[in-house]
Amino acid sequence: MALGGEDRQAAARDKILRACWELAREHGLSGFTMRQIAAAVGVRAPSLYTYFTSKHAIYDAMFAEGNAAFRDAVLAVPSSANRREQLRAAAAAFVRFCVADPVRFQLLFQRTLPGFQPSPRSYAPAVEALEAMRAAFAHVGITRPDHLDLWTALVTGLASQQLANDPAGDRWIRLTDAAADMFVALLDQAGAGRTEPGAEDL
Amino acid sequence: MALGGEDRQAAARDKILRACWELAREHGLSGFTMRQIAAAVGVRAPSLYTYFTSKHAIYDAMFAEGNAAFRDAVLAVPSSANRREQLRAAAAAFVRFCVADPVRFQLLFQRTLPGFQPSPRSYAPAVEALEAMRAAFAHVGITRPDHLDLWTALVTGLASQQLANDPAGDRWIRLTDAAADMFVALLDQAGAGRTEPGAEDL
DNA sequence: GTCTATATTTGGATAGAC
DNA sequence: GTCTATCCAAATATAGAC
Repeated sequence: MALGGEDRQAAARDKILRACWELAREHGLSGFTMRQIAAAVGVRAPSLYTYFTSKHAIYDAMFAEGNAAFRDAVLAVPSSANRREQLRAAAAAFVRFCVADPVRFQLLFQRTLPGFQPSPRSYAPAVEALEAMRAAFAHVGITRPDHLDLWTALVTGLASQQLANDPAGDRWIRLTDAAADMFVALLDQAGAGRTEPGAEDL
Repeated sequence: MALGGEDRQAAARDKILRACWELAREHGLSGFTMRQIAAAVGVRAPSLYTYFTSKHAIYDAMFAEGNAAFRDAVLAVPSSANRREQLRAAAAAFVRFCVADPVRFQLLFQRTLPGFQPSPRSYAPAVEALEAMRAAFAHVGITRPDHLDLWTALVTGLASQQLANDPAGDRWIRLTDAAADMFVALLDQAGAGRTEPGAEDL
């Protein structure tokens, strides 16, 4: 194998994936074809099979890439000792991440791609992202799993409604602070400060 | 035209639509074909075009039907003078409606069907449903549009997370009461009772 | 109103030359 | 590794007989 052969492979795979994201944004997550991908990168369709064994494998790689970006976005949220500030920043970052790329949101969080199941390999970044969220929440004293679940429902709901019903506007985006504050109020009421919560009702 | 000709047409259309819902639940919203529909109702594919001009027209009819069911579900929520009880019931009814038919949820609220745009005719029931929600909220003193938007984000988020991440369980379903209570707390804090709210921040 | 037959297009994927 | 050529299957939709 020539020097840099693996790098060339990786670069080609990357070029293909970037073309796929662009095509997906233009034609929908399931609205682009192997021939279109090939045309976008300047080869013929069969050549793609040198780099990906199937179209499913391409979706799988996109899923991994999207989740890695999500994990990075979670890690990039500035950490604050103030719970309200921290959650406002987290909510804003999450909604921004989702709205920035609706197709990515659909692939990562809505799972509406018919028949698609990510491989364990591609699911790993998603686990890392969730762990990062868990750690950030623990940092401001939120440790109950059901609280985290309620949070993810709240912020994915904001993003989903924004994208589905006001894709060009900010009708739900501008509710992120209010949503975070509402959530904080629940915590303050349930937890009575910052003590470790017990088994009381959510 | 023979007596009952229109009834026969309507009955045939209805039979086709019921087959479509069943196929969609089995194979996904975009995972069934005209031939499969035809086989399910006992005719050949071309015969379907007597009742629907295209597959898009079928989706359009499904969209209208789903929204009519949603409107009816909203109207069926028992009315309570107690705000908290009312919202708990509304949240539970909404999530139940969504989880009962994931494909319907996807068609009505997620809008991920590539290229699908409902006709004005089919959109009408959706407007009626939203108006019913607005009226129910007004009944317990909630009149601000942004409050209604936050509510829809909250409950669609619960349904979406439930379907995407725990389709066989109840991990988010069991958070509906807590979500409703959290929302009520926001109202009680923002509105200071039941007086007509002004322009204060959400 | 339903059928057979088929037009037309398109999809993912493979064979084998170079 | 890339290509041409093609397989094979399937899709929506239409034409025209009955």
